[in-house]
Amino acid sequence: MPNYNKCCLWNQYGRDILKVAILAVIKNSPSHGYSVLSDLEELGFSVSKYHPSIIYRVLRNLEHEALVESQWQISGVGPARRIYKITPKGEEYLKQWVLKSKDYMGLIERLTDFIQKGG
Amino acid sequence: MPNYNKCCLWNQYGRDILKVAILAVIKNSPSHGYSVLSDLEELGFSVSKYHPSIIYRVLRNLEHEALVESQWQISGVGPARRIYKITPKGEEYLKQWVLKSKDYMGLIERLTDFIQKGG
DNA sequence: TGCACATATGTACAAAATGTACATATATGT
DNA sequence: ACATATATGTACATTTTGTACATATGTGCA
Repeated sequence: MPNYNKCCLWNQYGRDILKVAILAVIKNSPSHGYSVLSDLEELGFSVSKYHPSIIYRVLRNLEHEALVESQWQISGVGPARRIYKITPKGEEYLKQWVLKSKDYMGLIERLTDFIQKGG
Repeated sequence: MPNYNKCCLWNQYGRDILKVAILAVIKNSPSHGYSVLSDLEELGFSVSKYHPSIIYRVLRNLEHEALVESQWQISGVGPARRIYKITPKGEEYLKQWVLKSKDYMGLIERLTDFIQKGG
């Protein structure tokens, strides 16, 4: 029996685009969760139809992975906000993702071609 | 409180490429699980490093969704094979996916642009 | 002053998807 | 008889995702 890889067949194939989009928005300018929502919408992600709590879970995951870091902003109008900014590790993650996305798009194109014209 | 969508924020964004690739391979010619593996490899998916049982789970899911249907092939060399072929519903699913993938690639391009040039 | 509403951030638990190890059976070559 | 390639699964643990609910502040207005 060959020694198989133990995990993550799916993770190779672009399941992380939402995570990346959030990280990109935070890179562009440090933001809090609620404002990330509208920035995503502008980027073309239909997130405003969903409950905002989804975003906070992604943000906590990103922080857990040390791709972003946060601090409370007490001052200002409205309730306190948690402001996220990207870390060097986060910047590197984005850079690598851009490279991988080129391969990924190639794969999608080959697949759509195969579907339409066959092998 | 606005009435939020209740699910599937992630499902909008290309998590299903492996499923689609398997379906495409079966559309191209009715196949059994083990041969789907090598066809996927040819298409550019590195699946041979993984345990084949993963594929059988996807195949059962596809059949559960009525995108494919199967029957045992007793004759021939080696152990019995379960041969899958695509259903009309499966064909329609592929057609819709090809359309969606165009939008999806546009989104990826806009995102990579945004990462590299900012907003 | 008290009530609705927009802003802002979460927790808790259920359900589904995925990871991982293991189980089974047939044909061929040595 | 035994190893190897072919072929198809099951069982259970872990992780991710779905879904409902909880909490707090400031603004406008009746």
